[in-house]
Amino acid sequence: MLSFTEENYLKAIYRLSEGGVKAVLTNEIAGSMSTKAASVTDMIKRLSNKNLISYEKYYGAKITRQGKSQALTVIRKHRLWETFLVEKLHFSWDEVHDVAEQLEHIQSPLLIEKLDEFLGFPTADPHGHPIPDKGGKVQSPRLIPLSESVVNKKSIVRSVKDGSPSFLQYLNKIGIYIGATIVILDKIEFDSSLEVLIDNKTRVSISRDAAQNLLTTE
Amino acid sequence: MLSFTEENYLKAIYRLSEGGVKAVLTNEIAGSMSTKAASVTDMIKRLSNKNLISYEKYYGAKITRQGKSQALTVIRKHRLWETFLVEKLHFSWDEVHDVAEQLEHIQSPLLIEKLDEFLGFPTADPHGHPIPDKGGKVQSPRLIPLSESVVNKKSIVRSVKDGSPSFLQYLNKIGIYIGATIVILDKIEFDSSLEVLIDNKTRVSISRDAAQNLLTTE
DNA sequence: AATATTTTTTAGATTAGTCTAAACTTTTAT
DNA sequence: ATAAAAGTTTAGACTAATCTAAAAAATATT
Repeated sequence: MLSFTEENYLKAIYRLSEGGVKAVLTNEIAGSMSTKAASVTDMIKRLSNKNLISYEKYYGAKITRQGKSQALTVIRKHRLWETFLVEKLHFSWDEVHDVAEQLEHIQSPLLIEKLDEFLGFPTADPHGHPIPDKGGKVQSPRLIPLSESVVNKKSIVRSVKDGSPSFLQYLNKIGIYIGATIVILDKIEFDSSLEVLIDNKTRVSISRDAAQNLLTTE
Repeated sequence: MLSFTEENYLKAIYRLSEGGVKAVLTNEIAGSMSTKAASVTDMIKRLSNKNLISYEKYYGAKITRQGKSQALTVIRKHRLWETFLVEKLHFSWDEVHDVAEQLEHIQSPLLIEKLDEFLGFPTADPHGHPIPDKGGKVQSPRLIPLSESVVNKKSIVRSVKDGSPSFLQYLNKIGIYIGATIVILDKIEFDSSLEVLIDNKTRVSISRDAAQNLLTTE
């Protein structure tokens, strides 16, 4: 069984390695977790001893099959809890993260099964991120950044790339949410900003940065 | 802010002191928490430095006003979570404790307010124990052990004194639950066991120990 | 290619929480 | 009232997780 901290490191490594594909450097982990490189070195040795990552000095950490499975379990729990917080307790989109960050470490397989059932076996969390199933399988439709869509094509917002509170609050304010329908009315060449229509009602302008952060399907 | 462990000690001390009334000895705490006396001494020094208990060598620990308030917050959280697990996730009565033991340490006042609301502001958990309100006030009706009731009087089960899983499983098996109506048909003098009728339907025999453990109102 | 810079690791210290074993109080029993 | 027993505290050691400062390795620069 993993400690709170071990789970957090594993999750960070999984994220940074883009699903376990590439190796992750010590400083990347330290940066993403607000710790120091020395602490990271200690921890990756521990995780390596438990066969959750493979580690070669000065090279970085690569997650193993076992490590990946553990990381996905934590991510599954995080996303189920976020769904619960938003759908049942009516948290707003940008309030859930810190609480889910704690809840994800509760150890009880039964609890997660029952929660999953209570929520109706959701496949995506309120940010649109897919929820891995019990076996760790992630179902992921092809997501297209809004910035890569074309004028007059209908897109449905499925997810955000960077879910920082400030971005989520901004989306809230202009009326964009997961599931919203967006049509690009015009592309402004000057600054790559977009004029869009939300849900066939509201017309707003969106910066290039924001458009790259909004992931959509057709 | 208290650590996980500090919260657990505080809760144990609150329990053992019967709500903060009497002082609690080192070994009592050690016994109830499955740790060693030396560890307890260390911890009560820490809690004493934080003014959560007052401590005199060889005398024991007495909880302070502040300590009581913190302990009640943890108990409130524990009982709200137990209620959630049973009523919403359909955990059985005897499965909830270990999970609630973890959930009670989640730090988020907003979460607890929203959970409280989601559950409809319950005043007692599934074991019948009262849930302290936000301000730490505990509302407690006078509870009478079934063993002290008389023949032919109707009693309603409100709570159990000792909620050990084996006792709860036993109650489940014979059909007793919080809210059940019980009428004593006969008191057997020989062993102080009781012949009772549950919900005007089932007739069972209950030992003296069990009857002392069942707390009721009229 | 040699040097400077950046990154990573090691060494050593710190804090929370735990333990065992020994020392010290308090209580109980003779 | 004194010795034995029980309970409590101290001393010292251990693990997990963290840090700073220094050493070592890898990368970049001239």
